[in-house]
Amino acid sequence: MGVVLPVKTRRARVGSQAIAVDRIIRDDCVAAMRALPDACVDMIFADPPYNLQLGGDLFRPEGGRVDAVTDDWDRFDTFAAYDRFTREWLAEARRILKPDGTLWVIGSYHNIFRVGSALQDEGFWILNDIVWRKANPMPNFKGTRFTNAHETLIWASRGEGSRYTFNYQAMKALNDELQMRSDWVLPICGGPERLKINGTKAHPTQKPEALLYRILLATTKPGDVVLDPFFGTGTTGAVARRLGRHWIGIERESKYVAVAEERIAASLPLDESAMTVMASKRTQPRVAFGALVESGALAPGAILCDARRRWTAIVRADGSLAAGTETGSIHKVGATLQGAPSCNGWTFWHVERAGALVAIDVLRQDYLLQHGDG
Amino acid sequence: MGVVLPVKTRRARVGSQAIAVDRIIRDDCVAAMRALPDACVDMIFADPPYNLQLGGDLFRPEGGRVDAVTDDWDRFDTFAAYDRFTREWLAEARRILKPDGTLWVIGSYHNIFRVGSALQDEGFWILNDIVWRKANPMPNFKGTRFTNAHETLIWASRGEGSRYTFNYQAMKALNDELQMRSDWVLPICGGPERLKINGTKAHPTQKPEALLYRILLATTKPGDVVLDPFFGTGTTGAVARRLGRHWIGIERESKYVAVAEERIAASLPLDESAMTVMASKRTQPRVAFGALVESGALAPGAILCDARRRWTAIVRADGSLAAGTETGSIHKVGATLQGAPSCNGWTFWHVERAGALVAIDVLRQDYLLQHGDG
DNA sequence: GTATGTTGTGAATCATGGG
DNA sequence: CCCCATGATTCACAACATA
Repeated sequence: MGVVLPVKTRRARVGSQAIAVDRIIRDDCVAAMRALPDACVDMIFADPPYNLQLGGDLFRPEGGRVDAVTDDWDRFDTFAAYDRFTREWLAEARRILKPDGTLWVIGSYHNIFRVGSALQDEGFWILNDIVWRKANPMPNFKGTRFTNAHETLIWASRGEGSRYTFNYQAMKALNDELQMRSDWVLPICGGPERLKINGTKAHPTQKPEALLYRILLATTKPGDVVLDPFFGTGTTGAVARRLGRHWIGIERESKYVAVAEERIAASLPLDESAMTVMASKRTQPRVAFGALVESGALAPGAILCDARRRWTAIVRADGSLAAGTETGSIHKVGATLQGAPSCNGWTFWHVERAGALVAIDVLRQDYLLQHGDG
Repeated sequence: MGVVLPVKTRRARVGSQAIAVDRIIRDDCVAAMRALPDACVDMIFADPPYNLQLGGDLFRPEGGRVDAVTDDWDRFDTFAAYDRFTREWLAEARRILKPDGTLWVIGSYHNIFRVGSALQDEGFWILNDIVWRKANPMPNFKGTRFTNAHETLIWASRGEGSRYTFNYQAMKALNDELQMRSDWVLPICGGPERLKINGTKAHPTQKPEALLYRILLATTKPGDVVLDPFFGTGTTGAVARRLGRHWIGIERESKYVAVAEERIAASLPLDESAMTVMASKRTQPRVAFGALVESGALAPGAILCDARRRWTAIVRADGSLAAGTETGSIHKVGATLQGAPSCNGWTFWHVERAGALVAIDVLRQDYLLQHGDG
C-alpha cells in the first residue's frame, strides 16, 4: 500500500512543513491523498474514470445490459456508487488544496454532470466550464447521434471568495491578443505523442500535452505544486516539468506508473527565458502618480487632457489634479468628469509631447524602467 | 389559473384521445404539465432558469453598466431549492413524453450539472451533450476568467432503450455533407430577430431561431408535437410553425405570452430558399500563433528572424515574442522593430529549418492541414 | 450613395490591498 | 468584519451618425 517510488524527488515548502514533490505515488487515489497534509497543493488536475472498476459497468455501451435487476434499482445503485466515489475523492482533493488553489476536472456527458454537481455540493466554486473541441474526433459510425466531438472541463476554486491564479495576459498572448474563450480547439492525442507499448496504445485515454500546457500556463505559477490523482501515463507531470511547475502523480496501476516515469524523465524543462509569459499589470510594482511629479517627469502646472481633448486638468505639486472645482487623484477626477463609477487615470489622462498626445501610463513605464524595480 | 388562450388551436391525436396543440398555456410549468395526459408529446425543449447568482453591478471598461438577468424567476435561495424545482418539472416532463420521445435542456455551468444529474436520476438517457459556441459572446470585462463563450444543451431519450428520432441525413446535409458534430457555432440572438418593446429587449434570454431550427430539424418529424415548458417569447413555437411541427408553450408571465402570440402569428412557413440560407456557412479557420507553440510545432525558446536576418526574437511559452526589451505578439514586435505602424507577423518572421529560412506562415499551413479545423 | 466612425449591447456567478 | 483608495479591463455586430 502506498508505495512511494524513488524518482528524483524534491521537497517543496508548505507552510511550516515540506512535502515530497516531482514523484509518483503508486496507490489508490483516496488513500494516497489521505496521506498528504492539509492545504499542500496549488492546483489539482483530475481525469477520473467514467466507470468504476469495482462494482460492474456503470455506463454500458448501447444494448449491453445483461443482468436481470430491474432498471430503476440498477440505475440508482450504480449512479449512487459513482457519486460516492466522486464525493470521496473530491472531499480529499479539497482538503489538500490551498485556500487559493483551483481544481480542474475533465469528463464527458457520462460523468461530468455527476462530477459538477458533486463539486458544487462539496463547496467548490465553478469559475468556468471549458469545452475541449476535438479537431479530429472519432465519427459516429452508426449515424444515430451527433458526432461526439468534445469533452468538458470544469475549473473551480476551493470556495466562493478565494483568490485564484489566472494568468490573463498570458492567455491573451496565446490567443493572438484576444481574450481566451471557454471553447478550445485542440487535436486529440495521436502521432508520436501517443505512447505505445509493443505497438498498441499504452493508455486508452491519454490526454494531449497541448491541453495540459494551456491549463498549467493559465492557472499556475512557476514553482507551484500540481497534483494529478489519476495520473495515467503522466501527461500532467511531463508538461509540469517542462513549464517549471512541481508535480505529484497518483496512479494505482504499476504499468502506467512505469510508462509515466520513463516519459517524464525524457521530457526537458524549458529554460527561464522561454518560460516567461506576459505579466499582468496587476502584478507590476505600483507607481504613485506623485512620484512622476517628484521625479520631474511631469511638472506641477502641467496640463493633462483625455484622448479626445474633451476635458483638461492641471497637475498640482502634491500629485493631485484640479479640473474646475474638482480636485483629487487622477482616477477620481477622471471618474467624476465622465460621470463614470470608476476610471483608470493612467490610461485616461494624456499629456502633449512633440505635438502628439501621450498617455501618462507611458510616463509610468519610463519611470519604472529608469528606477528599475523589476 | 391555467388560462388557455384561444389561438388558432388545433387538436392532435394521441392514442385514443386528442390534445389541443399550437397554443400557449399561461400558467406555472409544473401545474400546466400536470393537466396534460401521459405520453402526449414527441419532444420537449426546455430553457429553464439558470440560477445565475450574480453579485453586484458589473461595469464595462468604458463605463457602461451590464444589463444583467436579475429577474425574480431566476432567483433560488440554495442549490437544494433549485434541485427540487428541477426534479419536479423533469418528472412531469418525463410523464407526458411519449416512450420514444426526447428531451432537450439548455443551460450554463451555473445550472447544467444540476439538471444533467437530475435527469439521469429521473431515468432519462443522455444521447448527446451539445455545445452552442457563441460566435459573439459578451467578453469578460475584468480579465478574471476565460470568456464565457458557450452554453450547453443536453439531448436525452425518455429511457435507455427508446427508439428516438434522429434525422441523420438532414443534419449531414446541413453540415456540408459532413456528420453534424456536438459543437455548433451560432450567433447570439440580435438584430431584427431580437424582439423589443419600446426599444428595450422584450426578454433577457431570447434564444436564436437558428438554434431551435437545428434542434427541431434533427430530432422531430413533421406533424410531431413539441412542448416548451419555459416558452418565453416563443422561439420554439415560431420555428415549429415554420417547420410544420405542432407546438405547445407554457409561460407564466402574461407579458411574454402576449409577445409570443404576436410573433408566432407573424411567422411564416418555411420555403426552400430560406432552408438553403440556413445551411451552415463554415467559419474561417483562424490559427493563433500560440497554437503552434502549444502543439509543439514551435518550441518555447525558439529563435525567429526576418527574411534578411536583420532582427531576431525569441518565442515565449505563451506565444508572445521577446526581442530585447520589446515583447508582445508576432505582429506587434515585428511592427515595433521596423518602426512600422503594422506588420503581418506570419510572413515577417521566419525560422530555420534544414539550413533554410521558412516563414512561420508555412508552419501555420501545416498546422491547418494536420488539424483540419472543420 | 459610399465609406468611415461612434455608440450601444449580449444568461456574467467579473479586483485588490491596506487600514 | 467593513471601508476606502487605487486602478485594471472588452469582442463581435448592429445601428446610427458623420464625412
